[in-house]
Amino acid sequence: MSSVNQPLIIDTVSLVASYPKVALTVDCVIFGFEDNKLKVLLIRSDLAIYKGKWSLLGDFARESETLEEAAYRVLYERTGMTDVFLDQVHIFSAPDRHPGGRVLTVAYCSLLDIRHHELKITENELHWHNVTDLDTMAFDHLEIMQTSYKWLQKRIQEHPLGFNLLPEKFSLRELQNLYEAILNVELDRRNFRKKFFSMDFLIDTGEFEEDVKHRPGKLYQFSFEKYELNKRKWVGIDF
Amino acid sequence: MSSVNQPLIIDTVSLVASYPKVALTVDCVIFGFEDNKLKVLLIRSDLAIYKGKWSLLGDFARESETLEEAAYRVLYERTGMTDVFLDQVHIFSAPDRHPGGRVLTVAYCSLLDIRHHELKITENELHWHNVTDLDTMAFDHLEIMQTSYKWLQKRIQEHPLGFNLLPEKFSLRELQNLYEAILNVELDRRNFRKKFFSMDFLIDTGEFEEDVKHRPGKLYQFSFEKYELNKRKWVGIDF
DNA sequence: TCATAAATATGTAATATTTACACATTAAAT
DNA sequence: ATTTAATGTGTAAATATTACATATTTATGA
Repeated sequence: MSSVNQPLIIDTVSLVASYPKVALTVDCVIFGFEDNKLKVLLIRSDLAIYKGKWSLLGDFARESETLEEAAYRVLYERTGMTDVFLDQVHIFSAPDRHPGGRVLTVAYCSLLDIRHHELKITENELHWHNVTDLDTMAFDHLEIMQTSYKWLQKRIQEHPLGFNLLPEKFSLRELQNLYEAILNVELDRRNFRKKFFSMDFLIDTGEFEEDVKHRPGKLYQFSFEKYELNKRKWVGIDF
Repeated sequence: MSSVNQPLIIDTVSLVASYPKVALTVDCVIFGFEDNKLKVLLIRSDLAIYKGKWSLLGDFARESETLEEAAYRVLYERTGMTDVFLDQVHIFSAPDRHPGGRVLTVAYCSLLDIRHHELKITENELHWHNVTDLDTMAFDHLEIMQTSYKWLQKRIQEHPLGFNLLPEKFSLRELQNLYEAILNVELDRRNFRKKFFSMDFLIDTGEFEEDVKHRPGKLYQFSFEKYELNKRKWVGIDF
């Protein structure tokens, strides 16, 4: 085993200057839930080549911010929201994905409560679309959206994300509707309740639904503290 | 609801030219398995500032390749391997993560069979390290490695990745050692077997281990075809 | 006011899965 | 041939999941 070592690099600034550089954006896949449907927040593309097509909310990443900060910034600029759920999903790097040249984009997934957070701005027809109705979008945004949707489907089975889509206080029926809509399945009401109660992170608020056509259901809150105490830790090999 | 639309952008090339650009690298977290330990392939950093520290295998992304292609390229250049497992894990974007200026990096996780693939090159002391022995590395590579390790721990419980770390034909004891080492747990031999047989994607080769100190175990192969037929499809909410 | 409708709320038996545990079998080493 | 140290398999108990039925509550409208 021989090893020919080269001299160590001292001038790291020159080294980095020698790297090719690329344009980088973040795109936010902002999900909401309304009328028992999973929604995604979109605007009309402002590129002539994609005239009329829908686009995710994005922007290029600035010099001094992390990508997460950039994603939060986009979210804030478009919705006025801070303190919302945000998670990195994937980076998309096909060389031809942007008509203006090479632009990579990092997809961030965000979940928010449509009811609680009204859109401050309505530029470019910013509004909510049914996730399942979309079949064409600007750039590779359909692929990004679908990748994010699959990510969400998997993720809500394993982590308590879904609550970000609901008001602070919600009924179990609302929670079940959420799961059924996102996973595209029908679930047994009784077993669904049993499952969530057994996970033991729901707090009974003592309050009830209002303005509902029939018997109001109890309202619950998600307790992150109880979740942290009780969350499953064990190994479960299964695929 | 008012909407003031701006004129559509026609010159996309100028648009992209106006974006700030960043240096972007890929870093490969290449895992192997030997002596019942999870290993990661590292080299000595070639930066003076990180003299003596261990570094992941990385390179900047070239103009015309996708990041995945860049990661495969790094892998090939360092190990001579093609046709190996590779998955994107995360992008790291802290502004100060590189001493030479802003450099983002995308982590790719790769799994390969150490025995079957000898390292072609041994520059910069390229070799395998115990994952659990590392407590300091160049750049933010320790964080990247640990994020990738956690990713792997979760992933091998849900997907048949682990086989990439083993020879084509392996005994169930080897497979169990792999899971125990990666997940850092002890598993019951009988239940482990039952579980893997019930998933029904292992093919009995009829062959047996050789050069083993005691009674040789049967050798099995992983069948991707059988896996695709039998893999779980159902919904399982649990967190 | 009372009957009806439509939802909430809860319990239980059957089934499937996971866990804990013990003994027989095989081949290498001496 | 005997010992040793593995492999290989079975089974009962506990747990979790599934399928399914009935009682309760409130809004509504006759």
